[in-house]
Amino acid sequence: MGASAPRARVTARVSSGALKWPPMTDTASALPFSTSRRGAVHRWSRTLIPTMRDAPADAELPSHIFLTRAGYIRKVGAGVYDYLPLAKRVLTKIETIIREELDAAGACEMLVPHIVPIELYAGTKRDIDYGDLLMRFTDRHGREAALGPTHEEIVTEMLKGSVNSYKQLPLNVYQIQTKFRDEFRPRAGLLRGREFIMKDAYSFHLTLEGEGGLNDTYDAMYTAYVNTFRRCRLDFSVVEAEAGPIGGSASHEFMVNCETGEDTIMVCPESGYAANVEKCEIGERAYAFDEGPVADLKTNHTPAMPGIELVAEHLGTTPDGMLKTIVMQPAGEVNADGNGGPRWVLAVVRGDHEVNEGKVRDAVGFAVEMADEKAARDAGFAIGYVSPRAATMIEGCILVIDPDASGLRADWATGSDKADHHDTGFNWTRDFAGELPASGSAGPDKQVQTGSVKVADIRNAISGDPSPRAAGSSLEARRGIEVGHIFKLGTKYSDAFEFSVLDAQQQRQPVIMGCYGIGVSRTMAACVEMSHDENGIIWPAPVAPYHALISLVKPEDEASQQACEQIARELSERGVDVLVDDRKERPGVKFKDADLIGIPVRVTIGPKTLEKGGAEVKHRREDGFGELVTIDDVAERVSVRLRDA
RNA sequence: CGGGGUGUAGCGCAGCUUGGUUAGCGCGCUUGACUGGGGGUCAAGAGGUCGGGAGUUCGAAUCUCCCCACCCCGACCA
Repeated sequence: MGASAPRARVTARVSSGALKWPPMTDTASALPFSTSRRGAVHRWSRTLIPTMRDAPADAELPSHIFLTRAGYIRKVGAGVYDYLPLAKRVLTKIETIIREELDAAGACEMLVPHIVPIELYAGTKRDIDYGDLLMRFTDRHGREAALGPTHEEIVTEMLKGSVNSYKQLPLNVYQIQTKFRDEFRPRAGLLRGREFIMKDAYSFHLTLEGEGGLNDTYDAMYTAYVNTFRRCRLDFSVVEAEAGPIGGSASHEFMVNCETGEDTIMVCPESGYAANVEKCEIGERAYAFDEGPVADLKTNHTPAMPGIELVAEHLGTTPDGMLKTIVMQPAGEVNADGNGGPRWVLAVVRGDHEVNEGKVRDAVGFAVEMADEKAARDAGFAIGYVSPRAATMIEGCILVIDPDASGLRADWATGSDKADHHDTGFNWTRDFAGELPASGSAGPDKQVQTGSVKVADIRNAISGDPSPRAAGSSLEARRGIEVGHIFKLGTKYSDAFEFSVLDAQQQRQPVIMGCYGIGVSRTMAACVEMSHDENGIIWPAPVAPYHALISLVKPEDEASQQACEQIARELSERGVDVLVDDRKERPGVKFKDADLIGIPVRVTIGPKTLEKGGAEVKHRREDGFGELVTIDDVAERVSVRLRDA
């Protein structure tokens, strides 16, 4: 603002009543910086908190319902929300915690554009990997671009232009900004939006190990994340995870332990091992192929039955009595068609289990993907009705069997390798023409092979599976909300962008990268999921929009105003953020709203409390009136209550 | 992307089957009065392109067609 600009009025005149606002201390300092943080003091009547008695019909989860009802967020479109003043304050607090922890871990903040020219994806093919999830647009000149879902490309490109010596490494940069993903199905309010606030960090290294290596920074970031989520008072688990479409080698997810979460994680209560379902290993399981037949092989007509449930019912069995045979093929460039390599991979699991592509890849030693349906049909597979026998009838097949789908059961129901038919009474020993391995057991690091038949762990873990880390212990499934994810990326992006530096021996070395994300808006929602009751939100103090709420039962009462002003000033000086409910509403309305918006400590001032000698102080979790405290002692009392909030 | 569903006031809904006064109800909002510690009472008000377009009809929120938006389940997914 220029010197000639009219001076803004600091104190707006209050329409009635004589509250001076904001309460000024005599140190209205001229310093351009603050020596100690003074808490904000805001009036409810002068901010925007549109509370609602009813939640919108589409809100189902507590975080969605309460954030909407309490006036934090408002829906603009599918998966797109306004952040109103209360929400913005929470987001800022979460961001501040993140900044403090990341800065302490040696990262530095920057900002890159939301708009990513599509050519930047040329090297990494992420425009294809991300597919429709990428929010694309074309500008007036016909140039294609995307709104960034993350910014590996643009950051790598930026660093490439400014870093060319090993002496400039390691480097760890981060930003906090809005990200975009065109979700097929946004849902659950802030938990899965198409536009969301995310902190993303990228680190660059010459080496993996040693000082300044990726592992060092990865560990520092791991610690920073633990600190961050602890400071948000979240109950969370750190789980091992697959790197996913972002590519790379190792990663951990930070999952808030919450039943309403969308993600399933597997934990071993004995060893503490935790992993997401896709990544989770399963302990050793027995398999066998020596059970003799107990029933005749019979072919049944099963037309027009989508889903294994229906087929099982029709055959008089259940999904766990069926074999599911999935036809896969070598993925991408690994496709060995034409040079004698395997052309198909048949993965066999029990009907109630799910094939895990990553595990199949590990079992056969090359990447696989679902077979192209047309090509598979042309090769002779009766897609939808395939049995393990197809492996012996069609050229170039590798058969991989999950232990639970082995001959532990003497008669299986399975496809008949012809359309609209399923067999019952299938017995591995009698009905499979190929050679089968001897009985034994297979675990995560162990697979058994005979010719082109393997037995290996190739399915997603489920609750009750043996733990891979503690013999005799079982895995348990829990739900979680993913709020953080850290990856060791390796050289995927630096290779693609030819980002390399000269090392001390004047050798050109590709830069090794890590990347680290935190869902900021999702973290806010996770806090609400974790901490609420039937009346509304209960914020943990470190992320609460205000620490204390002063409810004026009778706002026009002068004595109440004076007490409020004193308390607000003293709290502010202590660094406590204060919201004063100065609305001319009935007490019942104010208390209901107070519970809804969830400020941790409430101070109630009214003629009656003053008559009794002070104000009432209570924590959001407590019912009723709270403790009576003299006005002079309120600030201290509130501070104490906040300390353990 | 498959299946199902919904669009009527800021929010929650009724009306549509069987077309026909001025499109209703609750909450919220405005004004006034009485009230005054857990969404109070009474009175008077404001607020609507009935998602959009086309059609049928003397007449459409209502029937037909097309489009759009949104939601749920599934599949997918940091």
